[in-house]
Amino acid sequence: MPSQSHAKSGPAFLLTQLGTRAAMLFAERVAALDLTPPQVGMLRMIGVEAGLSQQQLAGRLGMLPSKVVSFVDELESRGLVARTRSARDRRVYELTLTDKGEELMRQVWEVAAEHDADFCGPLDTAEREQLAGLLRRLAEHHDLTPGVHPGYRHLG
Amino acid sequence: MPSQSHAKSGPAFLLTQLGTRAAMLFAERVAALDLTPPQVGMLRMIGVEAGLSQQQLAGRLGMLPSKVVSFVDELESRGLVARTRSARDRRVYELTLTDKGEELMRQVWEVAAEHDADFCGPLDTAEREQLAGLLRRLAEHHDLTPGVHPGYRHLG
DNA sequence: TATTGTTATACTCTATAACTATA
DNA sequence: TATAGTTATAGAGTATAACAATA
Repeated sequence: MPSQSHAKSGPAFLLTQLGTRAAMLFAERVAALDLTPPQVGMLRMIGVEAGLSQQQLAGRLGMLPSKVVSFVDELESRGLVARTRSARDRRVYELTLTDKGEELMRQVWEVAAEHDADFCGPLDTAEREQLAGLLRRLAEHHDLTPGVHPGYRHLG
Repeated sequence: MPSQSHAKSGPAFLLTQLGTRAAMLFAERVAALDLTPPQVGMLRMIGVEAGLSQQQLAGRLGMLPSKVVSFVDELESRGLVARTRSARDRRVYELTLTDKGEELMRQVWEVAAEHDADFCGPLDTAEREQLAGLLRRLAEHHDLTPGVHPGYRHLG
C-alpha cells in the first residue's frame, strides 16, 4: 500500500500548499534581482499607476503609510523610483519608475515567466490552459485583484 | 474593453493568489474553534504519529524546539494534548491527543470540508475533480508532504 | 482643522543561546 | 559528553501615535 498520498486532500488545501510553495520559489528567483515580493508589488503598482501618492500606494497594497516610507526610501536610494513634489498639492509626492526601475521590471517579468513555466513542469500545454481556466474562474469568484498579491493586504 | 482581467496571469501566480486567500479563509474558520492554522498542524501531526517527542515534532513541522514548548504548553493547558514521560528515556515527553483533542480535530475536519466546498463554489463536481487531479500532479512533482502546510517549514 | 509624509516609541514576535535533568 | 526540554535574552520586525509642513 502507498505510504501516504494527496488522494484525500481537497482542492482548497492543495491550493494552500501549492500557493505557498509557488510564492517561496518566486521569492527565491527575484532575490537574484535583489528584490523581495513586496518590493515587486510596489514597483508594479507604481508602474501601472504612475504619479501615485504614498497614501494611495498604501491603500492599494494594504500597507501602513509609515511602512511605505521606508520602502520608497530604499527603492529611491537604489535609483528605481523617483519622488517629485506635486504642483497642485505640495504635501504629496508623485511616485514614478525611473528608466532603471522600468528596465528592472522587464527583468522581473522574464523571471516570472520562467518561474511559471518551471512550476507547471509536469503539465503539457493543454493541461496548463485547463488549469489556468479553472483558477481564473475561482479568482474572479473570490474577487481577487489581478496582479496584486493578497498577502500584502491585511484583514479588516 | 474590460478594465482588467486575470487573462494574462499564468497558473503559478494565480496559485499564489488563491492559495493565500484559501489559507486566510481557513484561518478564519478554525478561529471559531479557538485554533490557529499552526495549532491545527500540530494537533494533526500528534494525531497521526501518537507518542511523538517534542524534538521530533519540531523536526516534522520545521518549528524551533523552543517554540514547540509554548505551543504544547497552551494545548496542554486546554486539555487537548497530554505529555507523558517516556519509560525508556525519561528526558523525553511522549505527546498524545486527549479525547477532547480528538473530538476537536473531528470538528476541524468538518470545518475543513465546508471550507473546501465553499471555496470551490463556482465549480461543479466534475470540474472540482479535474482541478484536484491537476493540483495533485503538481503537488507530487514538487514533493509536497500530504497534509503538511509548507508554511510551517522555513528555508534551508 | 484636516491631511501628507515622516519619525519615534512601544509592542510583539522570533531566534539564539544559556540552563537542568537525564543519558 | 551529548541530548530533551525549558527558560532567558537580545534582535528584528510591526503597529500606534506623535510631529512638521501644507492645505
